Amino acid sequence: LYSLNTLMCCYCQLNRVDLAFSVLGKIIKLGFTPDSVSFNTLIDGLIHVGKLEQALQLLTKAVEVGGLQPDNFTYGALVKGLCRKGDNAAALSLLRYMEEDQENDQLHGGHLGSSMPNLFIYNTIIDGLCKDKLITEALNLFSEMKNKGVSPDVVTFNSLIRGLCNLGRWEEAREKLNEMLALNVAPNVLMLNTLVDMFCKEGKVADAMDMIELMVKRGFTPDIVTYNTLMDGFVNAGKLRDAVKLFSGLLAEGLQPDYYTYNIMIKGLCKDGLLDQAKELLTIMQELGCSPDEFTYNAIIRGFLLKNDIPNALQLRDIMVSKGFATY
RNA sequence: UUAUCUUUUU
Repeated sequence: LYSLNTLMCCYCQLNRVDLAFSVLGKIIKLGFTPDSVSFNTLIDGLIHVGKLEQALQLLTKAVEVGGLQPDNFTYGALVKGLCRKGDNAAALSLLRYMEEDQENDQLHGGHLGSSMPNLFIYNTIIDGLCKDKLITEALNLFSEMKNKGVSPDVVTFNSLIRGLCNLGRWEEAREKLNEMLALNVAPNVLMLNTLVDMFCKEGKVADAMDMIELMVKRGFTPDIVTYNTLMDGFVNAGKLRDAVKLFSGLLAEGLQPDYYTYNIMIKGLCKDGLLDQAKELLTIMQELGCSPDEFTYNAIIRGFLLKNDIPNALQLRDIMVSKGFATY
C-alpha cells in the first residue's frame, strides 16, 4: 500500500489525477484497503487541478464507505481549495468546524482521534487572507493561533510580511520581521525572495541587492528564484544592462536558468526593442530544453507590436495557436 | 508514502 500510495502521489504531482484514480482501483483490486493517505492524496490532487466539487464528493464517499476520518491533511487540502477560489470565509468556517468537531470528540473520550487545526491550516488561511488584502483578518487569526498554542513559523511570517508590504505598511512589516527573529524563527530563502521582490516592486532595486548581500554574508545561498526576481526588478527599472550582466553571471556560475529566467530576459529585451536578441534567446532556451510558454510568446508579440511590426506579431501568434496556446 | 509561503505576459 505504501508503494501504491507513493505512485498515486507521483501521478497527482504530475496533475494526472485520472491515473491516480486508476491506482486506487488497483489498490482495491489487490485486496488492500485504501487508507487516509490514499484518500488525502486523491483529494489534494483533485483540488490541485481545481476540481473542488469532485474532491468534496470523494470526501463524502471516503467517509461513508471508506471509513475515512478526516485529519489535518484532509482539511488542509480543502482549506487550500477554498482559499484559492477566494472563499476565505468558507475556509474559516471549516477551521471552526474542526475545532467543534475536536471538542465534541474530546467530550466523548476522544475516540475519533480528531485533532485541532494545526500550523498548516492556519498558514493556508492566513496566506489566503493576505493575498486578498484582508490583512486585519489575517492578523487576527495570527493572534488567535498564538493564543491557542500554535506557534507561527517562517511561512506564517512570510505571508504576513508580504501582505503588509503589498499594502504599503512597511513599518508593520518590519515589526513582524523583528518579531519573527525575536522568536528565533529562522528566515529561509523563500522569505529572502519575498523581500527582494517587495523591494523590487517598490523600485528599490539597490535595497534588494543589499538584502541579498546581507543574507549571503549570513550564510544563505540565493537560488534561481532570487536571481529571477532581481533580474525582473532590473528589467522593470529599465536597467537592462544590469539584467544582462546578472544573466551572464548566472551562466558563468553554472546556475541553471529556468523558464522564468528566460521569460524575464526576453521581456526585457523586447521592452528595449531588441527583438533579434529576444528571438535568439528563444532559440537558445529551446536548445537547452526549456520550452517557451504563453508568457514567452506574449512578451515577444508585445515587442513586435511595440514596433508596429504587425506581420511578425501575427506570425508568432500563429505559432502559438499551432502549439495549442490560448491567444487574444 | 499525503498538506501551507516566493519570481515572469495581459
